[in-house]
Amino acid sequence: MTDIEMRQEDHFDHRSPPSGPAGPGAPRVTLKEIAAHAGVSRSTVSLVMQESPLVAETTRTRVQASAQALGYVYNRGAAMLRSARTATVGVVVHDIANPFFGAMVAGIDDVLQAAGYVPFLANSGDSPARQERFLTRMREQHVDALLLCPAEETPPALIDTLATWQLPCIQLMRHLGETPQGDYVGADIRQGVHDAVAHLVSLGHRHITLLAGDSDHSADRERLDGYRQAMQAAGLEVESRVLRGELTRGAGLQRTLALLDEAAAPTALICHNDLVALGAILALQRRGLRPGLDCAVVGIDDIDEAALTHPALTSVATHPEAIGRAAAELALARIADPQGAPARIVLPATLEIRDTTSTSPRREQESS
Amino acid sequence: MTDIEMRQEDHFDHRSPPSGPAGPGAPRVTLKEIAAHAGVSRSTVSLVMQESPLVAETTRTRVQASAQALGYVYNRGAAMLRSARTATVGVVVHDIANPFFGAMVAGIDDVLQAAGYVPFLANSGDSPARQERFLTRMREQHVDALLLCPAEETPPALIDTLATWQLPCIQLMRHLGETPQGDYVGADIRQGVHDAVAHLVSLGHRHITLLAGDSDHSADRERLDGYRQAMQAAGLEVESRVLRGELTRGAGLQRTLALLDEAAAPTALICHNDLVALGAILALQRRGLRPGLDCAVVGIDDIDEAALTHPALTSVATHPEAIGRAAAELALARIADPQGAPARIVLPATLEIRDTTSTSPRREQESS
DNA sequence: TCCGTCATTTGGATCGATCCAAAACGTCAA
DNA sequence: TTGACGTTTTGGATCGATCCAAATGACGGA
Repeated sequence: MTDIEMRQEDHFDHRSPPSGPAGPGAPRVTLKEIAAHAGVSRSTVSLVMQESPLVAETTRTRVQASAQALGYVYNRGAAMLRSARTATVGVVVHDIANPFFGAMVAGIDDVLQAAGYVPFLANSGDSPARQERFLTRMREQHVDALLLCPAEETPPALIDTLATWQLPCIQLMRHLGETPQGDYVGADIRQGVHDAVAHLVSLGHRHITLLAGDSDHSADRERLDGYRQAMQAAGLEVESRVLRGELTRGAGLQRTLALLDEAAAPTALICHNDLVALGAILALQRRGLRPGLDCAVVGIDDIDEAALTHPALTSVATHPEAIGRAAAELALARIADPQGAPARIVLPATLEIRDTTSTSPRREQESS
Repeated sequence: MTDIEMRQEDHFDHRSPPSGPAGPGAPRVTLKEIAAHAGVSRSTVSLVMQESPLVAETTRTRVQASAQALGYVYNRGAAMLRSARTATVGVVVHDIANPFFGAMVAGIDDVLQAAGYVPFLANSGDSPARQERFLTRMREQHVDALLLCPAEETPPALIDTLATWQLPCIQLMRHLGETPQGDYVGADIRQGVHDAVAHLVSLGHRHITLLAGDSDHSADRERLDGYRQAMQAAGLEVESRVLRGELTRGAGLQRTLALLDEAAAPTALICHNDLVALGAILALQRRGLRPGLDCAVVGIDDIDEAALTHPALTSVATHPEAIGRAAAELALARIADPQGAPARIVLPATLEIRDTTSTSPRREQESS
């Protein structure tokens, strides 16, 4: 369905300048030159470049040969000026260094490349100002669609702004406003956290603390809802506890250290993401406690490292690559049909049980 | 020196459509409309957009007000068609999920943003084919310069190809060919590894294994050279040992496990990067060995996690952010003066000693 | 032979910002 | 008053690919 827009000269070779002229002041090769060389009109060459089915096979190969021979370089600027499409999709995430997003971007890349689109990646570093600059630039570049994992504190009106820009936007993992406005792809984290709590409760845990993010966006609320709901269902609401803070490994470490110093330390931790969970594990180890034995830890995302670390981390798997793929496919669909009804894709989040939730809590064991 | 190219409308607000028309079929606002609205010519408006010093202050503010009022969007395609510069720099790295590159990209972003340039980021995933696609696309986009951390197995002729493309290219961390051709920014890893070996030797280690990458690029050779040189200087050449393999945490884990099963296990490991080192630490822990006591471990890069992990990882600090900044600055200089002599910037790499090399090797202790 | 049909091909016209040479406007000294 | 000079402003011409309506060519049936 999606038309392939790869061009022949995408496959360049590494021989020195082609047969054509390519000196220091070489005039740029244009469609006109190719047309002359191949004995056709500019229009036909243009059609060949667009992989249009209108041109005859023999003409196509002849034109492609000429383009190759002259060392032609497609001029996106000129194309962009005339046509609405650019075969480019903007991707803005808030923390590219988090392996979760690395995997997600890989999934996005795969789908887009296969469809002849190219991702234009940017890292907002969770700064709304940076994010704005990138979005503006992407609009100037006429990207066909936007995949956005919004920075914290992004004003909810951003989605409306993008709508007036007529720029299709797919929100990933986080969404602005109470319910997702417009297209959204994410994981069912509420359910995942719910399952995690239920699992901990079934092991006998009662004091379960949630290490949440320090700002109030949708991804944070989902975790909180799942947590509260499950604690309530287990009749443990009064013992529930939420700690807010930064979402890095270092912050997770510090927060957990502080937590362990308190009188009523929890027997189990559910962490906003795996980075925080890995920080928590480090904190436990520094205090001479054994994760999974002295205190259970559950992460969220199930990044590769979760299964590798020692002890292996129980985590709610959010399947970043699948989310990236789904989002990219949705973007392509939205480009094809901008007026279609907004989609909200929520992939299941499954609890991967490993060593950090292997046994019942100590206190329970002692009392039994 | 470098002319600032930021435009006024970079700072948009989130109010609904500006006073101008912005319905579903809104005609795009162009310089012509702004000119009419402000009572000047297209040319003048163009000059304002370019922040040219030629226009009078009063005219400038009037034009900017009109642009704002009409909801103008700069059209990079049209600009690109006419002018040689695009205020865009391509950045291609081979593993964006590695925190080292996350930090490096942050440094690049800072410098470029400050100069009014925008990074166009791409992740080759160490695949030369992907890398080629991105480079081609960036040429089509007329990026002003390229910051390239080449994928493994990249044909060395690529640099010549880029030269014939007349595209300034700065190589980062890795370079193609024996000695860097063209501009290069990296860290003095040879010296860093040398220092690491010397440090281990001073602690009494004799069996020091290097966990290297599985392909033969410059960054790999530097490590090898530093290692060989230092081992030789210590008279330990016959005991030196190099193991090649993939450069991920998981691969580091597996390789170390295999290594520990062998008869003549080393007392110290030097790892190609921190990810491999962290994998090695996990392997030791799985075998019930204590990193730093039963076997020393040294990483390279000094990513944030190195200091946090338990036990804290000794690492050769390569200062990714500083490297990113230096490279971006060099790129700006190269854009300003394309004919300048190629620069080769090598920043010092310093050994950060932590817990994983805290004590003398066991065997030595036993024998003493 | 002529005409309709289908598959290809083709010349402008066009997109919107930039470049350039030249014009307009002051200002001031001769 | 004139002219020289410095500062601002301006009207085409232009970049190179795409769009569109119309032309061309080939073929088969009447």
